[in-house]
Amino acid sequence: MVTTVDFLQQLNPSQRQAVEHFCGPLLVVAGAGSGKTRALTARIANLILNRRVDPGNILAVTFTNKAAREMKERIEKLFAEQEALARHSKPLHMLSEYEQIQLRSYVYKTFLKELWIGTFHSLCSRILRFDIEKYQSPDGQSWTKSFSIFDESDAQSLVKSIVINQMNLDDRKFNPRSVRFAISNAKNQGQTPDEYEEANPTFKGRAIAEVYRYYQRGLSANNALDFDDLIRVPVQLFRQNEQVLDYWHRRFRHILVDEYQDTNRTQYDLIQLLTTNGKGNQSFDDWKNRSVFVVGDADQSIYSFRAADFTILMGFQKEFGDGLADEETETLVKLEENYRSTSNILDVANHLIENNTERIEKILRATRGEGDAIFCHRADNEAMEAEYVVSQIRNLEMKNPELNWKDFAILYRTNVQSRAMEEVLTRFSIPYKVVGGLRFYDRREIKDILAYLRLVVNPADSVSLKRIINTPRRGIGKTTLDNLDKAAAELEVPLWDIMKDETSLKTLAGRASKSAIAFSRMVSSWQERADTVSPTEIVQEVLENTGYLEELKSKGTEEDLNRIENIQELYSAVAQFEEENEDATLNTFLANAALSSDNDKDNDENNQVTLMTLHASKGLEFAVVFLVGLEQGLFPSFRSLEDAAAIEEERRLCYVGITRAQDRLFLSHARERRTYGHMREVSTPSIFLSELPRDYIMTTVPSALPERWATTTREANLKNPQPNLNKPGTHEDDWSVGVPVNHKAFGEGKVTHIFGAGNKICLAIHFPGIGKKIIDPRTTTIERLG
DNA sequence: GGACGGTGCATTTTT
DNA sequence: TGCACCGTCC
Repeated sequence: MVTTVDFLQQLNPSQRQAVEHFCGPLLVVAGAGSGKTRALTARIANLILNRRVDPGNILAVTFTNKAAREMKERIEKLFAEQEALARHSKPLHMLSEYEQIQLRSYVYKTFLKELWIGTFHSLCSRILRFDIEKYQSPDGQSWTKSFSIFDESDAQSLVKSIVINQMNLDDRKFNPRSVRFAISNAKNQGQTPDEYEEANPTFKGRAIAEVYRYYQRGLSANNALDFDDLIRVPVQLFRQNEQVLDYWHRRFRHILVDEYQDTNRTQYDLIQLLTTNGKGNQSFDDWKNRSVFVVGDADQSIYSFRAADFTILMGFQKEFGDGLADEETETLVKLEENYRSTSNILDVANHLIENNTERIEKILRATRGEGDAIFCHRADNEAMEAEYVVSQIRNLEMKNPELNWKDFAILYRTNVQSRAMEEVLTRFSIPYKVVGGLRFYDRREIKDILAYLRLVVNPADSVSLKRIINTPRRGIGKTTLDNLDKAAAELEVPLWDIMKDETSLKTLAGRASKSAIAFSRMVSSWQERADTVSPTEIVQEVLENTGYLEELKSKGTEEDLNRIENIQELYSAVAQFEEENEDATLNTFLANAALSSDNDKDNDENNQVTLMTLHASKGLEFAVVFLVGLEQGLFPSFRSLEDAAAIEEERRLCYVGITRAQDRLFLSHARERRTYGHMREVSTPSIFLSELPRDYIMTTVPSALPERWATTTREANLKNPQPNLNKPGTHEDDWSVGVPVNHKAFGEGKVTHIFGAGNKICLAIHFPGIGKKIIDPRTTTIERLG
């Protein structure tokens, strides 16, 4: 293949610097709309085309399937374009359809297929399909290749049964959801049950640690992993088995991570192990033909409640990089040119985010003109707010021929807020879609069918077995199930081990034994043939032989017909999966299903106004954005009001919302809002509104935009550590790298890096024996020793 | 085993 | 307010 550098010439200097960086570590701080996906894809192309890197040596990690898919598509297109020029001296679109298809298929086979591009979870599940049988947990648990992946509801029901049945705890005090949340958090921080208990030596902490122990045993007994373990198990395996780690370390010579601010501790460990082969960052210096390239934006870190930790991004320079100041460093590139929004919108966003203390100094530079003014409206209540929004949408749509319904987005903090908007949109017959809600694979009928398939692949999966043992009804009631379950528990074997034995069934199942045996034989026959027969065939048999479809058809309500449609869609998904993957098995299909959240199959009607939460909007852009419900207690959420760090995260969320807008931005809030039915509360406008530059914003009513809150008001709202601007040692000039310090709890350490500038700084301090901490000198007292 | 009503709960949620 | 879940009753 003759290479051209065409795709490099479309990049700006910073993008180009990032893309052409070859070996060693690089942190790319990529602001909103700065072309980071372009940089990532161009970098992969550059590695392969100009640096002769084997595609099989590249690992690109994303957080969503959508991002992975997008990256693949863009790389395929980029390669096809290069190839078209090289082979035919013509741009791709000038070629005949046949030539284009030929080229794309060549590109797919030669490059795309070899590249590992995917989410942390899908990549880890692939690694585990190779190596999980080499792993043994510290407690001696092990898994086989046919492991099930438990989704959140499987995990929660396991926790629930432990809380109630095994530990006899009050499930109101130990609500399964929050217990599962605590366990998940512990796992993502790399804590074992013992370590969790040590860190939480209360009654509750001890109890949760015990649930955690049972929970891990439960997962193993089901030959199942939850989402957290999917990443944690490879990390532990790499730590306990040098050969396995060495293999993957050699294989992935160039690692790219997207949305690096969203990585959690375990995900970081994984990247760190793969990069350094377990040698540790400090002693690892063999960057020959090897790189770790991470892209992220600390200002868009909005998933800390999911254990994401953006201080990992802030620490990259110290951990992997040269740690030098911005002017001298060779391991940091900032993409600050924004191609998305008008300068008015960017100025407002920049102003807002300046109020955060924990960040890497960065400013979005506009490449577009000033644009329209930003509006702020105060409505009497949520219904009036919705009317304001919808009337603006109608107006703009009517007066601007270039604007379609799909160019509008309404963004809110919480899902319930969609209701008021939907009512008015419906009243005016404006087409809209609400993003979020029930995932395809979370629907009851889909989960039922998948449970059958899971049981076929993984007979130890008792959670799936219990789900479908009597669905559809076959007379195996609670009493029978209890008997079988008790026997299984007594013998410490999976429930299916009892179920598959007809003698046992006859003894234990009593009146239900006849249908239990029929059920057992049916499932056994699928299990026996699963390796030889195609997945679609098994699915077809499940649908027919269980009578599942039959039952829905006979009931025939509208809901049932809908379920039948969904099941048909599932069947198509299996068929499509088979076509697209030559090595398609039931097992790989199930992994794929568990790890995909696609509910965006609404391609029939696309010209619609989009309604979604701010979280869901990350990564998207719209010509016109409405940011609604800007009220103190709603946005920022009342749960964040007393915690400075949480307020900063909400502010980042607001920043994300503002930077979604390309041309026009509308802000709104309501004086009164009905919450949970009756309570009507007079609300204060959001603190974020008070932080915006007034000159940029037109108000529709006099009281729409609040005055900048006095520091005292702000302090009253933030009871926790308060930035104290008059405290000594809060200015960047007070510090320099290498200065020894003393901290009350951590002892003596050395400053290794200074983030930020002026009196808005954070210090990275290394404490021997403890590690690195990022500390804000305004909220924490640190004594300078040198 | 299913229909019914009472009770309690209720951010955000990439996988 | 709206729903998910549970226990009760037939």
